[in-house]
Amino acid sequence: MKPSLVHPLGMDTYDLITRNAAEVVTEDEVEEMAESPEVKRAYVGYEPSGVLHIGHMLTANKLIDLQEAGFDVTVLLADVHAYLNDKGTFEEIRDTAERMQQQFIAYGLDEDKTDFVYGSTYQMDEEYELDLHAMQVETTLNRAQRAMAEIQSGETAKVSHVVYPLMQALDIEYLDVDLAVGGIDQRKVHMLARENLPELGYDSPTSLHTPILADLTTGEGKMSSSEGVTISMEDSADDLAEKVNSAYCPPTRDPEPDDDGNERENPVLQIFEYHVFPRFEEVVVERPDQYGGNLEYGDYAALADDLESGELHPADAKSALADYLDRLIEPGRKQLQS
RNA sequence: CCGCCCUUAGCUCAGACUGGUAGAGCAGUCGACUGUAGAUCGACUUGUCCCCCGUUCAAAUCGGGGAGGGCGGACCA
Repeated sequence: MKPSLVHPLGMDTYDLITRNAAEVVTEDEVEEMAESPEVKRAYVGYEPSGVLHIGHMLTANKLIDLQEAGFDVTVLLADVHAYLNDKGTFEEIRDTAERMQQQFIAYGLDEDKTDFVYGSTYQMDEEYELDLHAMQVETTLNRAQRAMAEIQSGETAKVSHVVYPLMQALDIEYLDVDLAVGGIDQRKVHMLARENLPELGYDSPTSLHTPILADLTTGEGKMSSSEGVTISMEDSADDLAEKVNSAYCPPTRDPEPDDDGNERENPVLQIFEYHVFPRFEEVVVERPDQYGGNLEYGDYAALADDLESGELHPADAKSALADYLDRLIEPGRKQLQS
């Protein structure tokens, strides 16, 4: 059965590890890790970008959960991957990687408990290169291209684009990772790792996938930093209020598809679920007496139910969301400014 | 190495044959309506027409050269 260790939030280790995860591969493997988390290592790889946005923060929240559960945590600053994805010169990428590391610390990752590793410190080693070639022998072009989440549809793949996911798979072995963490968009990479690493004589890794936040203004697809509106560490309170207010927010958890049949989510609820409630014991929605006065929620489900029933108006939910996002970001924002 | 196609608004593209310094859809911005957003109306904004040279009173448009991208062929010792 599950371990009896109880964490501050009253969850056992397995529940803490898997909370808010979209998927875990496999549950059995994670249950086994939950037995002895203090000797396990988890990692997320990030392509360096100048500003930490709410999507990065979502996986960072999971790293914080894992640290609390007892895991060691590695953050890969994937400078070589960024280079392969045509994000600039090594020098430029190194600069943004440094900034990103600072932003992660400002956001709340414990500097002492987190190993920040630059990909270039080991990905050029002969042993790594030879394993990479072995991986290339094992993998079809088609498979590698499908695993490359970053490649935009319609764009023609470069050789670097198909090498990219193979290196992601190999990183899991070279960073001595037990649990590979990423957004659900990284699923194909992790499945490729599970299938191909054993061919090289390595263990098949366990993976955990977080949900991907929907686009803030449409509720469709995923929120992107390159296009559309995203929330970042560098937003002011006014920015947050403005962005949240313009968000798509029908009074339901399951919005209807749009006229073209595209699925839609409620991004305001998603942010409450994945960012606010994991970090706050209680959420107070301030509301003018005219509309019934303040509301208090101890968990996400209660808030979502009220939005669904009409008890909580989306406009009030939004102003509360902007307020709590500001509380989450403010300490880091100050630290970055100083 | 050879051949064909493409390059015009943030995006997808029309306009080119029949030269007169540019258009549509989507996106975006702003209003109206909703106590949010969306939807729906209404209005508005946007351009080195890939670059250079030439012809012309006048070139996105015609001619020449170049660059970038895509596809195919050939070579297969």
